[in-house]
Amino acid sequence: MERTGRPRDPLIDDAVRDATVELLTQVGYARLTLEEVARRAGTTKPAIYRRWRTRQHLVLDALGRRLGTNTTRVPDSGCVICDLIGGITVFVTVFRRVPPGVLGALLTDCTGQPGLRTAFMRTLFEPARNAVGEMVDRAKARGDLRADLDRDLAVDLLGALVHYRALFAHASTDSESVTSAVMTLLRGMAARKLDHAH
Amino acid sequence: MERTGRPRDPLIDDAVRDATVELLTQVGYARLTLEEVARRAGTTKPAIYRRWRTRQHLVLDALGRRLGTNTTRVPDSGCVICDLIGGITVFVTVFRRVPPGVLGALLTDCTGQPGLRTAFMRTLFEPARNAVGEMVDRAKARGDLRADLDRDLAVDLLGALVHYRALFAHASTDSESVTSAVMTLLRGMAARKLDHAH
Amino acid sequence: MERTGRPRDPLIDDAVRDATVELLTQVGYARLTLEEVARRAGTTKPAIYRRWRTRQHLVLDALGRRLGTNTTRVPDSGCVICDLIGGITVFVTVFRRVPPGVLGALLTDCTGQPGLRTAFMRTLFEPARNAVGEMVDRAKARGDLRADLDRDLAVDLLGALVHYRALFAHASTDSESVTSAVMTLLRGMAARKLDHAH
Amino acid sequence: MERTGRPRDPLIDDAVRDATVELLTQVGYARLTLEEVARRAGTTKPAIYRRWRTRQHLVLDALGRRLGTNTTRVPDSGCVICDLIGGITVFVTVFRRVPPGVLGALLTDCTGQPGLRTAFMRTLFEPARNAVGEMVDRAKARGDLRADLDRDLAVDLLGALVHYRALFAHASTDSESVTSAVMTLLRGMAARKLDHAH
DNA sequence: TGCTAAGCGAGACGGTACGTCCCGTCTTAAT
DNA sequence: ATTAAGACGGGACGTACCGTCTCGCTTAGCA
Repeated sequence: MERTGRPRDPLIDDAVRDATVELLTQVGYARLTLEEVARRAGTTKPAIYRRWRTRQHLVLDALGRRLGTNTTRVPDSGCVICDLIGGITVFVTVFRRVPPGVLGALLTDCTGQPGLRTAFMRTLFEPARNAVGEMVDRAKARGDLRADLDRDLAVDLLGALVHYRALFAHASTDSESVTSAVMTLLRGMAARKLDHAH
Repeated sequence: MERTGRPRDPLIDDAVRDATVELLTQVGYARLTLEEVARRAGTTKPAIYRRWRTRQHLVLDALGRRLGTNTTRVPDSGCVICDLIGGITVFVTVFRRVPPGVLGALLTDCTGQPGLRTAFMRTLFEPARNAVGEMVDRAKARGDLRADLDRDLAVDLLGALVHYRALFAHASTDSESVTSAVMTLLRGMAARKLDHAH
Repeated sequence: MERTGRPRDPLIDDAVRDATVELLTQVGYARLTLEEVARRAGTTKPAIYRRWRTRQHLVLDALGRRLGTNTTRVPDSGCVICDLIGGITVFVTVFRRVPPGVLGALLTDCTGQPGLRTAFMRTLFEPARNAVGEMVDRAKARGDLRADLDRDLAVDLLGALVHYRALFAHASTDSESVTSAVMTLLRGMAARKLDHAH
Repeated sequence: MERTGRPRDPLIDDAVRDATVELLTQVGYARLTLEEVARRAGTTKPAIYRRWRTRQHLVLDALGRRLGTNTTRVPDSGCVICDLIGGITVFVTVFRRVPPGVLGALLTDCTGQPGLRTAFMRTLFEPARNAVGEMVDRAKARGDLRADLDRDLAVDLLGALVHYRALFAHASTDSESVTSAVMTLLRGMAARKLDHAH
């Protein structure tokens, strides 16, 4: 389909995305105003609204570009412990690349807008999970992880821990802490075989 | 310290807190305006600002009252599986009692305000963790959980899962899912004994 | 100069001016609030501030419109006494058309704002004076008034009296009082020729 | 009648009056806040309200003290021109002693409060008029002014001119201007005898 | 001399209105 | 036809100040 009329200036797209990320890191999501984004990008608000329907769409797009579209993968080390640590690292990397606190606020702002929520999940949630899921599959195939282990649950246990600690910052996500968590997840928390007959 | 000047009208305190919770459930955190809170509470903005320094302080206080100050406890069932499920339930309850999305947004808004962040942790984060932590201690004392299990890590693994699923809503936090997670945490994910010599 | 951007809604201009005059007559200048003006005009404060820099500018403009931009004139009756009474009437009319007390308060509020003061003079002060000044010129040309009479002084003597009595309301500005003043001004107060050698 | 209870601190009365006059000269009547008066006087608002019912009462009292309660008099020079100039000077002095613009604003604020208005007149309006009135009486007795000259009108013509020029500042009230006005008032404005048969 | 109560000082309150930031949209001129 | 840009109408903000209420203290007059 052909487009008519004046073509959109592609430089504005980038300038706005850059200004958005810059502002996010400087003042955070809550104090991000399109007025200031437009100012820093050297353009105006209508030009932004023409490209992104809402502030949420803009931030999501800007962050998505920053995270990169190149498929994330967990390197296959052959060692399940190393693989799991690698999996956690994938999650940690997401938080390293996104200004602190933005994820939670953005997610909240997506409440009630299904399309936006889907986009959020596809951009900031699923890529890392898919990479870790594949890693789990490989480890199961190798016989390193239980055959009856639920793939999604495994991914959740790893991802949740990172998310939780990154969000509340009550505990570290560094290598040592992460290794400790991995060992516990592998060995289990139980002291002996247990039944649950209730 | 002396108390002087006209005393604050305690009815306003309650009316504002109630109006805040009501608005949070109706329009969410992002669209909560102090103007509307004041209107519904039958008072004015200055009266609110006199009591709570910021919107965040107000919301935190209102939610804290709603969660109750009565100490949360995990009932001691004697069965470690039941106890762990009970522990998870404590976390789930927090989310059930707080309007959806508020926790994340509020936490984000606390960024950069140490005092506020501390208050947030004390009100909405630590009570549930302490209750679960005590449960873990009991199970360890009974010999149901590994003696070398790190208490905070155990609490994290339970709490993180709930938080993660409640936030992203990609998986359930119902009884069945929770039991499955508990069993995996107890038994561990590994198919056999593993070494990590890297 | 180019005109760009969304044009101002002229209906708002009129609605605000009308609401201003209405409020002035009902509650006076001191209790005039832009909040109430906006409410009655069915608009908001920013829309008002966009049009008038301050409350003073608004009131001045609203009154100016009400007084009319049509040039005031003193009818040429051929009789100097009638002309002078007509001149005084012009001054009286200004006070009749402006809510009581507004002139003084507005003038006071213009203190220290040269631009505003100038606008005040141009709108509420000079038109009547010019009209009376022309009348004085005509009477002098006819030989009814002294050839050496200072035009501005003559205007002052008439205008001051009206202003003084309107403001303090200690004496009337009705036809009889005014005639009496005119006769005194024409004849002079002295009982006989006087010298001043001090 | 005897008073019981703790006596009022007389130092506060003076401190508040002084602070009021100070503020009036610095920021004018419109920006005079009791909050700031109290601050500068080293006291509090209730202490002020206990002494003066309203801001107007306070300002009026403070100005009244400043003008002095000593009866104003126009010196009897024997020369009617000098006397009239002296009369005008009495009016001018009032404005010299009162911060500019305060008179008009205060008068406006007295609208609708009969008691306050009366106090205003007694304090700031009548003393000067009485002094000039006496001067007119003397000049009439001497045969310097017309026997049929209305005393109040004569006072008005002098007072109005000063008030008018002081308020609008469009003309001077210095000695030369004043002499010119006095000569015109004495001689009259008419070029010849005039009849008014309309 | 000690007691009582009226009135005082001071501080904080409940509330009105302020002037401003920012939102999301509309209009014009240019491409 | 569609863009870039400027200004608009309007919602909500956080604050200055108003006039008042409450408290604890001071002081005069009575016991």
